[in-house]
Amino acid sequence: MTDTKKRIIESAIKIFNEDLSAPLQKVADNAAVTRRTLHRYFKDRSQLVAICKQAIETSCKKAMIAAIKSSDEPIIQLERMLYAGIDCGSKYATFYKMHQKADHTHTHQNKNCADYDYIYNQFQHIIIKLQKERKVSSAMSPEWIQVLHSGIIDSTVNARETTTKNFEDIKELAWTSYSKAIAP
Amino acid sequence: MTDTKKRIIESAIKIFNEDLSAPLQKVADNAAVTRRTLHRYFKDRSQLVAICKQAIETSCKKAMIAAIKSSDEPIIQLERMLYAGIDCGSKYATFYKMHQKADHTHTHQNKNCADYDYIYNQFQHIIIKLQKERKVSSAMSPEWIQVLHSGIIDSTVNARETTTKNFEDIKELAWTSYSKAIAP
DNA sequence: ATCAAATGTCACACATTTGAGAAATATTTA
DNA sequence: TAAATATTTCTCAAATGTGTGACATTTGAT
Repeated sequence: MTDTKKRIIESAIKIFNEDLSAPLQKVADNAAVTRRTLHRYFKDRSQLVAICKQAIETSCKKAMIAAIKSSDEPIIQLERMLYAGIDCGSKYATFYKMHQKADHTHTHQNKNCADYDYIYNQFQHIIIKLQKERKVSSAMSPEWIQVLHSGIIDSTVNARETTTKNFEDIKELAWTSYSKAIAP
Repeated sequence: MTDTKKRIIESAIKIFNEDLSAPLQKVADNAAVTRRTLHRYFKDRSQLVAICKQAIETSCKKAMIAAIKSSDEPIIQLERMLYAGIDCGSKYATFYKMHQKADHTHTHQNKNCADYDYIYNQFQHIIIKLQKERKVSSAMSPEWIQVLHSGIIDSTVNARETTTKNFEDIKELAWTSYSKAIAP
């Protein structure tokens, strides 16, 4: 994939994240190309949107699965899943919403949905294991912990843009807060 | 203010929140009026957007200030500020972002910014008091706790739309998680 | 220096969105 | 019921956004 194409996709993800109906001119500007160039790479708007979604799916999925597979220790897996989400940045929020939204018809036939389901089955599994080990509060349902997980990721990503702090420190704070929040 | 006007503003807030460049037809549909009617109440798109922002400012501000004034006990104030944010729903996220975003020129001359500053000075004050009383961890800066605060509100609002649980229970879970996260 | 590929410029047709006038219809209020 | 007010319907012109062809310019490799 050419550099320009990648840049356009990254710009489109950024712009569409904030404003799905934004004119393509905005995407082109952000990628520092002409609208004409954008149209050389992408047949039309809907194709660009579809490719963005796919790019988000792929990169988030990859990061999350790597986090899960990086350890056998559930608490480490959970911590790394948090960091992986944070590293995905605003993509993670979109990824998560894409499958949660009411209008989205979530079906296991769809490869993307199947992968998403795999990741969140793993997540719930990890939480249940931790609850059995008394390392996570049993008063909180895995569903709620999942909501909290994505909420913490979201705020951490936002904090990156607003605060001046070292980003690694913020990630650590995020984990500290999160692990305390769900502790028994 | 007429009922129709209010309804249009509420619809616009909802639609623009997800998609700032959405056609006005969508807003009209959501408010169950014609586009023609919408245009009778609002000169043009930019005016509608401006009025939405003002409506968000006003309602969030009101709720947050009421929460602050509802008690002298810092921990109660904090809890009520969390609930107030949750009750504002998606408006709160917009309110918060409006003043945090990089492109926004935050100035104390602007009445909205001044009020926002007032609220967050109060918030920081509350946190500092709680830290002195050893009820909140001193390892976490008030800035981070603010980030976390808005993150928890965000996830709780999202949870309302996705989960089937009783909303009051979710609010309680939110407070439990939040207070544990920032505890010493 | 030359060539090919990538990108930009300009012009165009077409689609969608926007904002508003005029008259018909519905709703509220006296 | 009658008048006043609000809303809808239909219409249209202007503005904006979209996608593409033809050709000029830039860039980078050889």
